[in-house]
Amino acid sequence: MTPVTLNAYKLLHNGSLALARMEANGLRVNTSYLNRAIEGVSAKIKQLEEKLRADPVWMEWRKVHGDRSKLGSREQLGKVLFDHMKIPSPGFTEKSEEEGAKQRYRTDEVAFERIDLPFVRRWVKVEHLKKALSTNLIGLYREVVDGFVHPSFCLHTVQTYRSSCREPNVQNQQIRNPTVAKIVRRCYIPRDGHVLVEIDYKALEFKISACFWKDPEMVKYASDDTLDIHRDLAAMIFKCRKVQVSKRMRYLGKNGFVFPHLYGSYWGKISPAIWGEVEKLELDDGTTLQTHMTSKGIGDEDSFARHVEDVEKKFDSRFHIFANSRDKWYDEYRKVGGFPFLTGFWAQGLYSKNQVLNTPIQGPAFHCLLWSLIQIQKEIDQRKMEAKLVAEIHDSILADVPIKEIGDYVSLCKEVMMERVRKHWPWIITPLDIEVEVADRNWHNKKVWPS
DNA sequence: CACTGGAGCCAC
DNA sequence: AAACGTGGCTCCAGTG
Repeated sequence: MTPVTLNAYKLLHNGSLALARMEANGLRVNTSYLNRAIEGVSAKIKQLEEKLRADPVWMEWRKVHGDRSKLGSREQLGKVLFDHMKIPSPGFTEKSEEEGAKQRYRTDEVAFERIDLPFVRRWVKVEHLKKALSTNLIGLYREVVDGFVHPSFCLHTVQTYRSSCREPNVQNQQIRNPTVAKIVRRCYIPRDGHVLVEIDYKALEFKISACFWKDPEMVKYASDDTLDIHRDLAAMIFKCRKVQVSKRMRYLGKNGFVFPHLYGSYWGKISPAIWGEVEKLELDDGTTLQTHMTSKGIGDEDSFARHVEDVEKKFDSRFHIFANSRDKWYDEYRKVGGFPFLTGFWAQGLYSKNQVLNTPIQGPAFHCLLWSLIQIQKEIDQRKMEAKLVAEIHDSILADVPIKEIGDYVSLCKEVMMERVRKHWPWIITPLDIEVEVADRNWHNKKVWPS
C-alpha cells in the first residue's frame, strides 16, 4: 500500500509529527494507586486461588496432571472437565480441524458459560483479574517513568493505515467490565489543575461507510440525529419497540449485527452469539427476552437464525445501493489488483473479499481523526495553549487540559472535527458529530460534557 | 534457554 | 464457496 497523492503523504508525515508530540507529552499516572492496585488485585487472586485449590475439581485436576498441574492452563482444564468429568464438550478449536493439527477443546468464556460449577465460575473470575493485573497494571507499571507513561503510536504497522499503540497499548484499556474497568482506568489521571477531556466521533465508521458507498438511505440515516442504526437494528432483531432497547441490547445490535454485516459476515455465523445473550437479558417490564421472543414465535436457536437472516434481507433492501455495490467493488479489485482510498492511498496486493470491503472504510475513518489531531495540535501551538494531547484511540482524542482552557479546547475540537475536516475532504457527505467527556479525577470517572 | 505458534482477551 | 476487519499482549506447550 502506498500514499499515492501528496495529500496522503502529508497526512502520514504530519501525522507522525503530531503523534510524536503526543508521545512526548505522555499520560500522568497515579503511581501510588497503581502500587496499591497491584497489591490488592494480587491478594485477591491469591485468595481466590486458595479456594480453587480446596475444590474437589482441583483434586481431580491433580489426579490427571500430577506435578505438571498448572491452574492457568486452559488445555489442562479442558481435559479435566470434558475428558475426565464427562461434562458435555463445547467442541474443538478452529485450528483443530486442520490436517494433522492437535485436537484442543475450546476453552473460552462461552465454552465455560453453561457449566454450573463453583470451580469454573471462580476460575473465570480469576482469569479476568489476572488479565487486568498482568496486562493492564503490571504492563503499565513497567513503562512508567517519573509518574508519566509515554506509549508509542505507530502509523507504519497497520494494513488499513490506521494507527497502533504499544508499550503500553492504551488503545485497549478495559471499559466494558465495570469492575475491572474501574481498577484499570483509575491509574490514568490529569495533571494538577487539569482535567482529562476525551472527544470521540459519534458512529464514525457507519458515517464513512455511508460516504464510501454513497447510499442515499445510509446517508440519510447517518445524517439524522433522531435515527440510530444500532438501536433500530436491535429493535428489529429483538422484535421490540425502539424505546425498549437497553444499552446492552444496542451494544448487541452494533457489535453483534451491524458491524459484522457491514464487513461481510452473515446470519449463520452471527446469530448464535446473539441468541446466547437472549437468555441473560430482560426487557424493561421485567420479562426475560427469551420469553418475549418465544411469544413472538421465536423459541429456539434455529428459528432465531432464520429471523436474523430475515433482518439481514430487510437491511439489504433498505440500503440497496450498499448491498448491490459491494460485488462491483470487489470485481473491480480483482480486475485491477488494487483499490483506492478516499484519502489518497492505494491498496495493492492480495486481499480477501472481506478485507476489500473493510479496508476502504476503516482506513479513511481513522484518517478523519488523524487529520483533526494534526490541526488541533497546530492550533494549540499557535494559540499558545497549555492543553496537551496525550492519546488517540482510532476515533477519539484524549487530552490533558487546564480547567481554564476547557471551553476553548472543546470549541476548537468542535470546529476542526465537525467543520474543517469536511471542507478538506468534500467526499464526506454526512454531518460529523462528536461526544465530549470530561474526567476531573481519573480516566474512569469521565462524564458527558453538555454542549 | 530462546523462541514460536496457539488460544484467548482487551480495545475500536 | 465462504463467511466481520484492525491491532497488542499474555500464558502455555512444544521445539531445538
